[in-house]
Amino acid sequence: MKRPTIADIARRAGVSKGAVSYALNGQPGVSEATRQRIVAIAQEIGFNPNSAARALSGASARAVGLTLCRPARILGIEPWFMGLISGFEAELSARSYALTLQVVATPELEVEVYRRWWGERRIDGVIVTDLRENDIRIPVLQQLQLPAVVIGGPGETGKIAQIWSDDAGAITEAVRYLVALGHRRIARVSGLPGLLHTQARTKAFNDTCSSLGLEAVTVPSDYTGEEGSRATRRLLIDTDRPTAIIYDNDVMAVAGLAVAQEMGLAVPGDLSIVAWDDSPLCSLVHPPLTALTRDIAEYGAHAARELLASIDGKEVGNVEAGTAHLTPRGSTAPPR
Amino acid sequence: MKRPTIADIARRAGVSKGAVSYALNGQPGVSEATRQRIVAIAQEIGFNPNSAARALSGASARAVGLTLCRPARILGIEPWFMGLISGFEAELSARSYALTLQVVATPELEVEVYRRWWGERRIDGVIVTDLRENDIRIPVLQQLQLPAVVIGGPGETGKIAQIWSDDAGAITEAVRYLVALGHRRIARVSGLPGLLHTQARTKAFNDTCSSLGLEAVTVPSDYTGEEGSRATRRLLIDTDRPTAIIYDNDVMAVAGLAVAQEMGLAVPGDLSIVAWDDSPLCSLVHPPLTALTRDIAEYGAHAARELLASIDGKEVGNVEAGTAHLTPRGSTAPPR
DNA sequence: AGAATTTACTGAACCGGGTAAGTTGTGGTG
DNA sequence: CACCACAACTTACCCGGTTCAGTAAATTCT
Repeated sequence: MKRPTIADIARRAGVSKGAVSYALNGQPGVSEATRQRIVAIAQEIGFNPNSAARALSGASARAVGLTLCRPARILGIEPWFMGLISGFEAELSARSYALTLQVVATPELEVEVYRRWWGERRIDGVIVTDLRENDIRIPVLQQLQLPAVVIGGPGETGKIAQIWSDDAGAITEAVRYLVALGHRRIARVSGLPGLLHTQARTKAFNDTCSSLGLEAVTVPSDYTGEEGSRATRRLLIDTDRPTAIIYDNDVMAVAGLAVAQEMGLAVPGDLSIVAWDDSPLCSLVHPPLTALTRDIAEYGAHAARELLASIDGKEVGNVEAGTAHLTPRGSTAPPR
Repeated sequence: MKRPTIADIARRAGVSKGAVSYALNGQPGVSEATRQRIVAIAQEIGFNPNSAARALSGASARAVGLTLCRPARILGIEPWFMGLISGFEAELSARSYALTLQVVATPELEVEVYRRWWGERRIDGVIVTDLRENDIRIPVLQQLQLPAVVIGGPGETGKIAQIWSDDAGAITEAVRYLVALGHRRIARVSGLPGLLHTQARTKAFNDTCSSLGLEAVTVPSDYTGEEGSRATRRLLIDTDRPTAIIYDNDVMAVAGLAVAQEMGLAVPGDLSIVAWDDSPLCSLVHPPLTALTRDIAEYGAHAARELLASIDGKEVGNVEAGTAHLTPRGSTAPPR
């Protein structure tokens, strides 16, 4: 079961290896007739260039890397990452780049993986998610000169490309909407406080609330359902409990809905709920959740495009993707 | 920013390339003193062997492939695949194998990807999910002699390793449990009917019901929330509606719960719900769902181990992983 | 002590593509 | 007709590891 090489094609076509290489890569140096003959033979015997050999002589491994740094139990139900991966894939497979994945436990291990992948020339670039304050990954990427695109800013990344969405605008829209409905006590259950986009959201939430003369209560959480439930309970046992809660992801919002139901509170009558990121999960539950919708797959595709441009040596700066917009559903209404 | 090679190490250590290779790979042929000197230098300059060069001369690409063939919108919220991926990773990264991922639209494209990956020597083996009747992927894998492990049987795969769980036993347990609670009209919303494990479950469900003198109603669905809702509505508008429904995955079960609530039926009072696969999703909703629990990550790790054994040339047969067991929660009770 | 074996290396071929440099052969031009 | 330009190749080396055959020195055996 020997897999065919260009030498096999060359022998059958009666030309040299070099000619075959030129022919298959669309390089000048062979006549059109010869090129077609060679291409036909390659087709016929099912030739695929050995990616290792290619990577060894050329430069590109035609693969990009993605590390997922969240506990395994949350990875499973967070629609976010899979949506992102689908988006990457759409762009990468169109340019026949492979996606190499690794699940890691800590940012330190993530850095190790980047070093190894780059050292092994396994990948041409990486997609970095969950940008943090003073993120330890950024200096390493700069030192290695490893092409990268960072999702989850904006933050300080030097020359490394970034892509982010205008979370501030979205959260302002959500707060204004709730206020228009008549809510005055609006709380928020946030994602991991160490992440930069969480901080951006918190700042925007605080600013919007104070400009409207409202108190801004944010309970930090970690995107998991358990923590989302806990945070919701803490908010709802308060005598002066909020009439609306904005959650930083859909999983926590669903968990919050269950807590409200368990406590005998009607949604949306006693409590309005807004989820950030509108996965099918939001429409699955009853009542369906009002959500801040954005096209996650398109976000991922955008990031992949930027990364490929950066790998091609093009200058890429900071790009803002589309803003999330409010999709009102059954979980929001004027407070009783 | 040139990445170091064994030639760099050889020069600094004053030995030949070959000696460095022996030293770093633990091969005999160098003295212990020299080996330690070489390893120290490699450490110091941060050497990583170029995986392309290694793959070119050796044989192994030290990577395995996984294709995901489900529509993007369902991939996002199905905890199943991410759980599986976490499991693979645990095993693969321990043996420093990379995981290469591709999202595809159809089994035909899946086959194309296998051919290309194998032709390019990008991977050493693949993990095949969602085994179907007369699966077109099996003959291709056999023809290519591409090491593989198949998840989702049992089915006819010749010499290709398989791993499956005893779905029949689990579904029997669920039906018996519901009958013991007093249910007599039990329905089931299944996954894609083309998949072999769906058929195995359907058969077991039918057998168990008929042995207990019950009518077995299975509505085929496709694992998505939308279809799960539709199937549930179809079942619940019946005058002789079931008092319990078993769903083939958690996403459809959650959707079914929402439909029941929307129709004013109390869960579990008017309708009991059992989900297959116990992701955190099941505990998130209210009431929390009774589920057929199995350790998906362990299932994935098991599959990865089998695949690596098969890549190492060991004979692997059909392996049965642990049976799912019933985890009773708030969504099941005696019918009113 | 001399032969046989073992140890610790070196040198070179090899994997399968990419590509710069060299070699034909053809046609056009002055 | 000599000369040049250019197309259409071939040749040969490169990438960075692995591995096998060969060699000199050290050790063991008789």
